[in-house]
Amino acid sequence: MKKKITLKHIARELDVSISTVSKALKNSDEISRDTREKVQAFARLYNYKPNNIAISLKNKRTKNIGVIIPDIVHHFFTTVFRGIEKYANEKGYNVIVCVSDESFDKEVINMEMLANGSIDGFIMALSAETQKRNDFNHLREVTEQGIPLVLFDRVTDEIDCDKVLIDDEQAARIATERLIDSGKKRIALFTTESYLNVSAKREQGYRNALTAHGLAADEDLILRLPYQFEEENLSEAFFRTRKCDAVLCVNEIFAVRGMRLAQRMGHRIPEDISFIGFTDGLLSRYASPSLTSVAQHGERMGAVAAEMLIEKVEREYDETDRKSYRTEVIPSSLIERESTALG
Amino acid sequence: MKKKITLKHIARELDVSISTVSKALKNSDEISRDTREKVQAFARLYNYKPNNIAISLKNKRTKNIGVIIPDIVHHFFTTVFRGIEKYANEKGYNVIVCVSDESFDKEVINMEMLANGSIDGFIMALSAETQKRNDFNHLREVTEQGIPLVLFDRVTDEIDCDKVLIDDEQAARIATERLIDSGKKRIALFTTESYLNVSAKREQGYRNALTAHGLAADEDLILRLPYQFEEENLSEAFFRTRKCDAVLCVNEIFAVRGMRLAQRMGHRIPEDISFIGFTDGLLSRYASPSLTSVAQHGERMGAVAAEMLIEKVEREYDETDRKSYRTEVIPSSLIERESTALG
DNA sequence: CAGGGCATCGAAAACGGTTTCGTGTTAATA
DNA sequence: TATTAACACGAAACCGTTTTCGATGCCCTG
Repeated sequence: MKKKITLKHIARELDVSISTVSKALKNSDEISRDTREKVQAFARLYNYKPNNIAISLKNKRTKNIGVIIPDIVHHFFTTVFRGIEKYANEKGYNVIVCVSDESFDKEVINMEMLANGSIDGFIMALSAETQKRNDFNHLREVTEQGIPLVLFDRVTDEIDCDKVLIDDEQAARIATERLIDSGKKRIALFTTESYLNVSAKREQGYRNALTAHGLAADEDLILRLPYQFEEENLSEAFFRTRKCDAVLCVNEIFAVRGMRLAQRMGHRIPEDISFIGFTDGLLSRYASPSLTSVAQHGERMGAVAAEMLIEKVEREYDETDRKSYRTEVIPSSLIERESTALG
Repeated sequence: MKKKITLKHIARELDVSISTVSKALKNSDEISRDTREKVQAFARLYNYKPNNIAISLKNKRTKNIGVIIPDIVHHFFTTVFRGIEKYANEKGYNVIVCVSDESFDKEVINMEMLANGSIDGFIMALSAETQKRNDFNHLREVTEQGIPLVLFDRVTDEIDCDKVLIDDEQAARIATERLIDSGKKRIALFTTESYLNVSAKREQGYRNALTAHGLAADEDLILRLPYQFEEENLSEAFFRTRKCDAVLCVNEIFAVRGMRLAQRMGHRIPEDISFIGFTDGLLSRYASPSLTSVAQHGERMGAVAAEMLIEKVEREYDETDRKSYRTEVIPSSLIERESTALG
């Protein structure tokens, strides 16, 4: 077992001081050509690599960024994560991921663990519980310590920091308008119980589109499903008791489930009922009929978040007074597929 | 901006030595009751938390584990990751994720970055390119340095280390037998180009099941698709030119695409053609018909991998001679759904 | 030949902890 | 009263770097 070699070993072996070795490896012109070459050759031979931890301690910079997300087995979050990881890696950063599991406590614990020197900054999406409780002291503590923070997707106005989000209102509005334009009049909405910020905004966009086109929102056409819903929650009763000719869903799963149910009841898609979902993932692509859905460009979102964070991390601290926080809005786009394919 | 407080600050403020503060905070009985309480009160007041980096440097233990996977927007890998993260977090470890993107070079670079002190051990699944090149020197270097390594799913025999995998051969065999038992005779296989270890094993299981039941494997019924395949690769020609009554697919996507195509051509599923896929994810659940598929229990796999790794990490190093590497096989199970639902 | 200047290197502090080993004080004991 | 043990604390080494600040030794110049 070849243990890692340190500056001290090299110094001892070559009978020079540690500082000489350090400088020689950095090609400092303070050190003679001979010594530099000797040291570098030795280092190469024994595959010397500086110890990251020691460097972190010295520089007070870890080159790690902490990512806290509510769930990892989740298409949108992993897509964002990919964007983060790619950009961060290019810039020489590593990414530490913690999963809050939609739990406030886990979110807090994870933040505290990482905030004690393990990372240079945070990128996160708030857990459902955190949003419900409206308690953001853990975020405040972190920012007050001067640790940069970027929130994405699930954000809050309570905290001053960089943010990057989807314009959910607009996306839902455009999707709804697309349905209206294709002649649909009774448009239903399948959404979640509404403590989730994003759901609320999507509902708003839906309502705005309706009123803008002189259609009244029919509360009976708005179905609020639990986050992890079971088949029973969405029963045939809905389609039987309420006549609708289109459905906007705040996620993919609601949409494919809805489509399946509607098809079983003999409705044709999109002729009788059109469907549009959110989060353009595998399901949208491979459902039959394939699902028109709002693509949120998560990878872009992640890259932007990482860029904002690293910019803050690397900005010299003397500019600490000029706290200008940005909020970037990533445009979403509607991917049209068979579930709305009308003439 | 309240900067983090250190032992030195406390010591100076309370006019004691740094060592006294350190001991007092650990409740050492070397320190008087009075001093301990005074120090602890002060520390609590100013919310003192020890610096992780400093502790890591001292202990030569980071409490971080490195995970390297080929892709993150991938149901199976994220499921495994969730298992790793959960177990690791329980044990007080954080997880640093790097994505190799199926690239050998990225895999090597990431390993080297992390191996210089950032982590206590690795959990990884090999990139496709690494498997194709059959070059594992980066793994060897790491293990020779005494850094524990656990491989999962995409493993190699070339490296001595802990491994955890699916019995792909058995899973494919059982799935194929399930098809045979239900009366199917001409069973096709949709697989990837076969440098991927897992695909090869699944193919083997498929062949074994056939021969065990006196059926000859018809090479014409084996379709090898590129890893990221486009619609054109799987054309109607397949179903037109080759008669089959069942298809085993090495992943979900091949299966839902196949099902869709077959349905369009008027075949009924499962009556005319049954389908079974691998990787029981969202697609299997929500496809129509829903897809019977081999569940690989990724979360279990991740938990086991993390357990094996942490056990090695925390084992005292004097037992370094007793190198007993284990290979755990996670049983997979067949989740039966509509795509094989015969009487 | 004294002095300055340069080239080359080393000692030491610093980052923030932990831990070993003293050391000084006090009180109990011989 | 001298010895000693317990108690309470501090100094210093150490983990592996980086970096500042000398400190040599040599050559060249006046």
